[in-house]
Amino acid sequence: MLRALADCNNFYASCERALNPALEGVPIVVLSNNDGCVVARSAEAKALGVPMGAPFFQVRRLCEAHGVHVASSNFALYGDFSERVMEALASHARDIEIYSVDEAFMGFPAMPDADALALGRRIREDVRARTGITVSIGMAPTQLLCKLANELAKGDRSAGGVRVMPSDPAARLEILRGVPAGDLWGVGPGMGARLRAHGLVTAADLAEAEPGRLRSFLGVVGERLGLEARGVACHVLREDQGPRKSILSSRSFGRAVTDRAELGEALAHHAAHAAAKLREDGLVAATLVAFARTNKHRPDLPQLRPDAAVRLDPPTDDASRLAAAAADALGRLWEPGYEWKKAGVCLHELSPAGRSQPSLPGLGPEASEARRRLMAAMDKVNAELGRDALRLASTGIERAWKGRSERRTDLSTTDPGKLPTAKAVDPRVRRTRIRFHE
DNA sequence: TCTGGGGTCCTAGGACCC
DNA sequence: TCTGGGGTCCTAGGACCC
Repeated sequence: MLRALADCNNFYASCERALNPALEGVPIVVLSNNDGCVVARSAEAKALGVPMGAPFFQVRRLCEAHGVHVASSNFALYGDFSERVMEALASHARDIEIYSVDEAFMGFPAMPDADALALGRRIREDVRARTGITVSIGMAPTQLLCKLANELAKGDRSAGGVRVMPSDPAARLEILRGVPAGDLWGVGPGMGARLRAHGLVTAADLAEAEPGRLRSFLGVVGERLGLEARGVACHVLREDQGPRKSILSSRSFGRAVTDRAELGEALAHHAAHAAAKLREDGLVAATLVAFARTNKHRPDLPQLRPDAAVRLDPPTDDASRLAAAAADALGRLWEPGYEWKKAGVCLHELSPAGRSQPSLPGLGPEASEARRRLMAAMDKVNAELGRDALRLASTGIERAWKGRSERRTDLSTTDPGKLPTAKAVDPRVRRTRIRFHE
């Protein structure tokens, strides 16, 4: 089987530009939540030396000096473009696994290298024609090698955006000799250090190592890494991602929070937000974990990272119950005298919401049904008027703890009327949950 | 002054069982 | 003095991804 990885170039920046053609040729930077860090850069911004992940305040002057267009991230917009790209890719592939908002693995029957290259180029041109987004494509027998081929395609202008790993193992090994093992997909700082300690420096060293030896000091993760590097596929292309296993809602505060009531409002907000995600996916949660964090960038201040878990019996998707659980957790994690910088709620032990849910504690069947209808009404109002248009009072009125997002594109997709809608007709695309990260 | 958010998978260790 | 062994399940935490 031949595999391919299609990866959108500078995805968030490309979306901003696709929506606003005046940005053609202009360097673009997209910021994370709270306008905190650089999470995407156009080619022009990269050329100016704006580093990925840099705190914005460190590169603000550089951006101002060169007329860089700076945008707050707009995930509704990127999700919309993502669906169009995935739809275009799916029309070419027998199997597709949407890996992230801007990447998908595809599966094809085995074919000669030259045919693979031609196929990759056709797909790339088609995606560009249909969406205005440019993708790079790497093709190989395993996903690890696809990832590598994709990076090589991005780094080589003469490749035309598509790179095929030779099907001849000896030729592949030659390429792997020029790649540091630490650069491979799945090798982070920890694993990289252990590989070096065992004398495995290049990707070729990894591919040639005995799988049993890799297993002895890197576990099954390392063993699979070595096999994938030598062309043995360990990763199955998974079309359907299955139900998710946890839901997290968290955010840094716009400023330090020292007030118990304010921290409580934030936790209630995250509980309600996570509850909305549960209902969107038709799930209920059996455990809620609330947490708070002090500012890790301020070692001069006292540090604390408390969390507290609450059992939900029966499991629920009700915003009020989850907010009450978060309030319960707050009572156990609260410590006075700290400056809180971030808080959130994580839901675990998710299961499908049954058609006949049990009555809520302390409520009869009729009252429980009324609560369910209330949640449905809340979801409907917020779908039409924007998130948080209707919300729990416990999430606060002033909400002074909220962060900022001042550079949002004018064509905000929080107003659904302003954005054209993508019509995903391929059921494989519609079934897939888009994970937002680039 | 200002430093992201949301996931998955694996491992180690303890509790418990027979 | 000697005082099993093997299995499962659960949880916390680490590593890694984008």
